[in-house]
Amino acid sequence: MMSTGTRPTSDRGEATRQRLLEVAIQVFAARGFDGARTRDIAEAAKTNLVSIAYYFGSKQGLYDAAALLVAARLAAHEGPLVQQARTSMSRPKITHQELVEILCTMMGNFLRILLGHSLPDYYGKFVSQAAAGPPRAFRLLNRPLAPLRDTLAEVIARLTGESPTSSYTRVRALTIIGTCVYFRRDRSAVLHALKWKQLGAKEIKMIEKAIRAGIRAMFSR
Amino acid sequence: MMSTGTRPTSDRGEATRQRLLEVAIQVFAARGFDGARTRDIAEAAKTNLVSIAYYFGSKQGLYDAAALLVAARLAAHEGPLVQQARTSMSRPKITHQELVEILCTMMGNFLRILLGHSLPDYYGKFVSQAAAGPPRAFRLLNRPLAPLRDTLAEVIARLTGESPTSSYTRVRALTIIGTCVYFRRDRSAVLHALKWKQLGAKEIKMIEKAIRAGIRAMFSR
DNA sequence: GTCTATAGTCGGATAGAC
DNA sequence: GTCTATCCGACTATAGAC
Repeated sequence: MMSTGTRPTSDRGEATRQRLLEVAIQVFAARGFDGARTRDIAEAAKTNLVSIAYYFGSKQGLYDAAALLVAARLAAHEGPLVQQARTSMSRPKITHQELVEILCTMMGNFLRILLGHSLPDYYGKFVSQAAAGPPRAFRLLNRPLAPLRDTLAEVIARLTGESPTSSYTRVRALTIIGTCVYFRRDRSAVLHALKWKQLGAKEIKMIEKAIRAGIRAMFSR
Repeated sequence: MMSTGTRPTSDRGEATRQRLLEVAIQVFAARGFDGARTRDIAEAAKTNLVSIAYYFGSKQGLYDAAALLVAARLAAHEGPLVQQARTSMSRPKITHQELVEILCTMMGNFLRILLGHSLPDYYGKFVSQAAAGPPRAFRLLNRPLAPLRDTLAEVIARLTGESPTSSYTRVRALTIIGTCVYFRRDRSAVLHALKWKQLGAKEIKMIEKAIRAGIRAMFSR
């Protein structure tokens, strides 16, 4: 009562908006843009069909808002990890071996974000769906990866003595990122190939071990 | 004329069927199952809407047939590459370093199949779309990868002395495959990150160089 | 701000002529 | 075997009551 502010949006309306967004992420993740039905989204969000048009203008508007939210949350998870690595590597008098360990730690953390339960399972699906579709949303969702890529390239550059902006340095960075991303994207193929039932803590540990071994082999001297 | 055989299908019918399949692969690749319109497929195949139902029963039937065809063609491309590696590694008195080179060659060839122009561009898209959707078609499309995975695991096992069926050996194999697959799947992200306009021969060479360097570092002693 | 009812569109499947 | 015409269900978006 007494909502005398300039903001017309009530708390209840905002709550509905949030519920729609959360459900939309899940439904778009599961079925893609075309496969998703606004009726299902509205129903699962315990609201009615029209509120989607009301709050987001259209189905496309809802999708864009959902993609923005996913990108923001991914960035929020990767930020600290990248920050930690940058802090570590800016220490004076750092040894070659310590740099290698910084790299291992950063990618280990990244892998655990990708495969663990710190983010709901459907975030990965959402990104995969976006990657399969038109480049539009994909660009948006890939932005959070840029700081990780850049930091990775900088560490590699310091390890190899090459420029952090050289193509080869950046390709090597992508090589490492690609391995991590693959285990998330093709999770079901991985499970099938290894006859695993799930990617639990034990399985993630083993994947991390393999990736760390690869990084150490490449850069230790 | 004089088609007295038991097969009722005329050559012209067979040609229509083939055109539908080829177009279907492209349209499903570009828009996914739900996004693809049977009207568009029929039109692009220069036939009419009903022929889809006539030849494949339904839209789903057409999709399944297309997925089978894609899987078969992928297998046809990977077969020789795997066969070559198996022949090489079965030579008596093979050195450690030679095994490493067999591994490098096999994955280099695999990468060129993935990124080069031996297969049309939309095959990769088709697989990505299948990977994003329900597991059904994806299983089918991943079958061609099994011989590559197994062979890779065998070579690694001989290099490390571990069992070719141990989980860790297979995870290491997936690590290498994952890197190659990533550059195909996230091609647009890769191009963007490297400010490349395309994946031409020069760019593929550089990616191959990075992957070979990784393999050599991991297994050379 | 929220809802019901409905308009308008589209796409897959089918009947039946040739 | 191939095609035209059409049906029917499903979906998004909008109009307008409360």
